[in-house]
Amino acid sequence: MASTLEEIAVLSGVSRSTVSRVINNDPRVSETTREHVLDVVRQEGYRPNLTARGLASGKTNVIAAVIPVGFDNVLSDPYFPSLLHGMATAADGQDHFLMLSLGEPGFRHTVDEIARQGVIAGVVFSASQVDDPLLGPLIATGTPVVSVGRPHDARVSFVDVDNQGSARQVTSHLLRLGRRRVALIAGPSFAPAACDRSDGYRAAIESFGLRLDENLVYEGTFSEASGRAGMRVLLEHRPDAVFAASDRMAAGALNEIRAAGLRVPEDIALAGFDDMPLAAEMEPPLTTIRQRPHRLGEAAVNLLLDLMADPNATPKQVMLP
Amino acid sequence: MASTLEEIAVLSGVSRSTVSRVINNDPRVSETTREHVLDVVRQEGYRPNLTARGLASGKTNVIAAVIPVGFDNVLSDPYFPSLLHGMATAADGQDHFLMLSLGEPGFRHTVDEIARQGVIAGVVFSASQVDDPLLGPLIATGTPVVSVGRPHDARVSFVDVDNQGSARQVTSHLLRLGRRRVALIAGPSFAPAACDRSDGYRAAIESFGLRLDENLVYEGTFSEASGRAGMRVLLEHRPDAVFAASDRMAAGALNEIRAAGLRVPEDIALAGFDDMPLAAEMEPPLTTIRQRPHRLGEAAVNLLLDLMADPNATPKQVMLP
DNA sequence: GCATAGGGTGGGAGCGCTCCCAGGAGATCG
DNA sequence: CGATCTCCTGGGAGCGCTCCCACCCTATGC
Repeated sequence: MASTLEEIAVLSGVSRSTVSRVINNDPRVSETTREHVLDVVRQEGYRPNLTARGLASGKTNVIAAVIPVGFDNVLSDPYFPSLLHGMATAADGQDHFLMLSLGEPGFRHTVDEIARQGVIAGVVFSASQVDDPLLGPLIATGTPVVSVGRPHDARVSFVDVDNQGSARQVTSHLLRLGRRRVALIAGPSFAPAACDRSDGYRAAIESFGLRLDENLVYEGTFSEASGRAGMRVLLEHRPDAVFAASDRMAAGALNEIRAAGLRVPEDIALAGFDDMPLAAEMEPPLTTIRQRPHRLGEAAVNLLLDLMADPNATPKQVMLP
Repeated sequence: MASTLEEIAVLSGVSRSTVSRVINNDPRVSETTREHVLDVVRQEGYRPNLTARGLASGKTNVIAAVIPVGFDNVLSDPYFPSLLHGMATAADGQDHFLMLSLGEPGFRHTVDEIARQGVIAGVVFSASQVDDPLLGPLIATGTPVVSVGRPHDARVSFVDVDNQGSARQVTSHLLRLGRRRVALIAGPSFAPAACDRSDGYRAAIESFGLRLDENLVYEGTFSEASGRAGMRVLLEHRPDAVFAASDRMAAGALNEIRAAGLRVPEDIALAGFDDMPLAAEMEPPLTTIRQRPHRLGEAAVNLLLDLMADPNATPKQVMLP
């Protein structure tokens, strides 16, 4: 049970350097030597010490996933587990490890601090809703960062779903059904995703040659309560369809529509965004846009690894739902 | 912006060793020197390189959380996010980092392999339902392990909720309501948690001086489908109450009871276990036992850290819901 | 006065690896 | 046949830290 490079070297009658080359797939080793060393490695069940490797090479194969405040407040929403799963899958597939860092106030070790301690090689920043105060210090350290969801800071790479395109698609769907007074319960205007969805809505309305009625637009906060409140306001302007920029708001809107004695979809058609499980459970099932957080997670990690390999431009990826 | 011990040493006019003592709280440093060095450290924003520290000391401050197969299949169940949150909180509070490792087949890096690469100092193993094939190799490496939920292997420490006590409590509750034919939809007998819950049920029945009727016991699989199937069988024996060992099975049982034209709780009282969100959403709200995965996570990490500090006995903790 | 004891400090060695440079053995060339 | 090139291999140095041992200086004992 040899456990160091040196021991493997002795056992296979070559030098430390040669063993190092073998386990790092350096082409400058003869086939015979390589085979032989690999045999010994396998037989001894040798695993290189990652800590030593990290010290010597100045790199680590650990990437951090920063999960925002209120991680477990997002009850009944499989978004984060799924996102994490995707990230873990991609990381594992490329010989990297995933470290969890909660972006919560009150935590002793913020992610930039961790980055400066040389343990992590890159960071996936998830759901940076507002300008997250963690983001600034982090990029100041020079650590490669990828954000899940478009951040305000244009310097950071990100992966995202095609919010605008999808919103346009849903809205068009409602318009194609013959609805002409399609209302919007938008997300908060400080959230890039919310803006994109609103833009998509507007684009759809205009491409149908309709005039945008600002009375039919309400800015909510993504919450169910704001969905109800928004719907209450919108009902006064007699919409025949509503696109809510989140399923949660759609659920609130549904309750309010019912409370007003109206039927869905007969009187008012309703569409949401996110494809949360509650969408399917609703009566009737909600028309909604599916997000694939698993894919997002994978994409984010892959993008990060690209970035780490070549710290140059800041590309962006858009994924279609 | 000094970034090595050596640099701090030069800047503060002392030796490398002294700086090391200061940042490690070694008492063998004079107060004056300590203050001075700390000033320089703060001013330079110095952070010790954790990789180097790990190599030199042979320890790391990284612990791994192994999350089982089907991580995101557990949709709409906040158990894992909450568990992870608890673990992350406890780890952060004690200057440790949490690494995520998915216990899925097909993953390239199994946790024992990672352990052997010297990156992690301990492992929290979550929901080892059956004898998880990962567990064996892992303890063979000598890595400290704590399981969340009682494992089969008696060698490993664990934290768990008081399954037996809670089950007894729920069953007693039903009995106190005057029910006398209380049925049990048990979990699979290979799962320790399921056995404990069954034991609690039996204990309650007997403490009320009743005879256990094996016809009123059905072994399910924790799934909703098995809840339905179990209820179908049990209905033939006319129970007036049912304790399902999981909320999921309770949900299945409820559907079946309704399908049989019976009312809950008038005809048959129903109780579950887990306090999943669906319990509150059910009509009527389910009587259930609350688990606190956040607490479990914290307790698991704390236990693990104790174990790492002193690798001796195998204590077990039981938490009350 | 000299031995003994400590608190406080410095420097060497080494953790297990990577990286770089040097060098030996053949192959190829003029 | 020596010069050059290429392919492969070996060993030194060093990553930034911890640990151990040696050392100095002052305080205390008789």
